[in-house]
Amino acid sequence: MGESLFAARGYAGVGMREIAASVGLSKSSLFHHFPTKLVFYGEVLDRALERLERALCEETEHPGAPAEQLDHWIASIVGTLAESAPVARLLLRSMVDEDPFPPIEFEPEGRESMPFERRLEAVIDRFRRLLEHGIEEGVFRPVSVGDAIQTTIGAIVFHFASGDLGEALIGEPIFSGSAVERRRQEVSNFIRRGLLA
Amino acid sequence: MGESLFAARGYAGVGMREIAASVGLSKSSLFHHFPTKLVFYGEVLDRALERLERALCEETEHPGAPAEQLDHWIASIVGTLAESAPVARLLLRSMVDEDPFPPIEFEPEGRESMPFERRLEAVIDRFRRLLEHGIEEGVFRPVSVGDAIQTTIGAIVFHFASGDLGEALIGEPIFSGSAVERRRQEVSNFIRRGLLA
DNA sequence: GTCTATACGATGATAGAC
DNA sequence: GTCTATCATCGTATAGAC
Repeated sequence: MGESLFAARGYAGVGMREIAASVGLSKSSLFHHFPTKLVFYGEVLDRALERLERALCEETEHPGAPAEQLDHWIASIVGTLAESAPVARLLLRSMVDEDPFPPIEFEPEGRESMPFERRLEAVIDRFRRLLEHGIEEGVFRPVSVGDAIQTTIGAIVFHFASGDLGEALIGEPIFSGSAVERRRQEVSNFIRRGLLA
Repeated sequence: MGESLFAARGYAGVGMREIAASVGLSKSSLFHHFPTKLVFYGEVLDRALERLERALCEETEHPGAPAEQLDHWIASIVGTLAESAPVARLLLRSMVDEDPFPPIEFEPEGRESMPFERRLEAVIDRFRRLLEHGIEEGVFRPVSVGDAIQTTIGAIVFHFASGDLGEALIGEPIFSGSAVERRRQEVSNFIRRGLLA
């Protein structure tokens, strides 16, 4: 709900009217469920990130060598981003935009609503530990971990957020089965080569 | 003019009033110089991309082995993006946003106003030729060229557009001298390893 | 929960004085 | 070229009927 709209035009680019209309509701009805546009946006972001987090948990629970875990991790993210087109754009926006996150609320009830930024940090932290572990074991090069994470995020997320430009570049729809599978392989190769000692 | 504002909040997130005020003008005066907000935005994008294009031309004119050209290319882009903070965000937005480009105008006078998208295509096409040339020579792996370009763009541009998140990840300001130089090296290593046969 | 009606500031854009 | 109105429209948000 609202995902594809926010993904396409950003937070400020979509009005509550349009979002409501897109699901066959009245604007006022939307405000009955969400007190504020910012809160609503935060919930949309959170739901998208939650899917990614869940996929990551399933895939990375069973431990293994860092290089294999890395591959599982990449496959899991690529798979999740490929599942629904708006997610990558939404995620990229949330990382590039200046601020528009709802402030930490007072947890009106015992909601499990982890704020969006904390959720993102958690995902990234798990990846950081994977890299550090691999470097300690000597299987990964002693790269700058922060930079490696940035490179990985950029390489994976940007592609699925690049819309027409990306489609023009690779010569077929980004979300077609063949393009997704090739992307998984290419990214996996690239990052493994970049990291392995 | 308007670069940092658009970079921070996107096309729809900034009003002409605010832009005008930020340069000590009245909104109406802005509309005297630019017929439409979309045209103005296009001009802002174009100027940013023009700087990147110019830097790229200087750096890549003198030919050499593909691997060295690649390094020059990366250094040139990293240097340009590091020069002014808004550029990377602006560029990333232009690639992620849905549409907001001014339509091809009738070239009211003999202006050199290459439309933004064409300029971007030109830059990317030069990179594509570099990769294809390297693959033909056997110095690069036979990667999917489109995917390699996507990976490179994502790795380079996203980092300098990631603001607070990136700063938290690498533990120092993104645009500090040391962070920029390290980034250049890390990206260079990563991509060279990913591409070299 | 959903709606209509309304409030009111901000938006992009225009007209016209200087 | 710059300004001060002014315009219609859209923005978020609220009140209250059903």
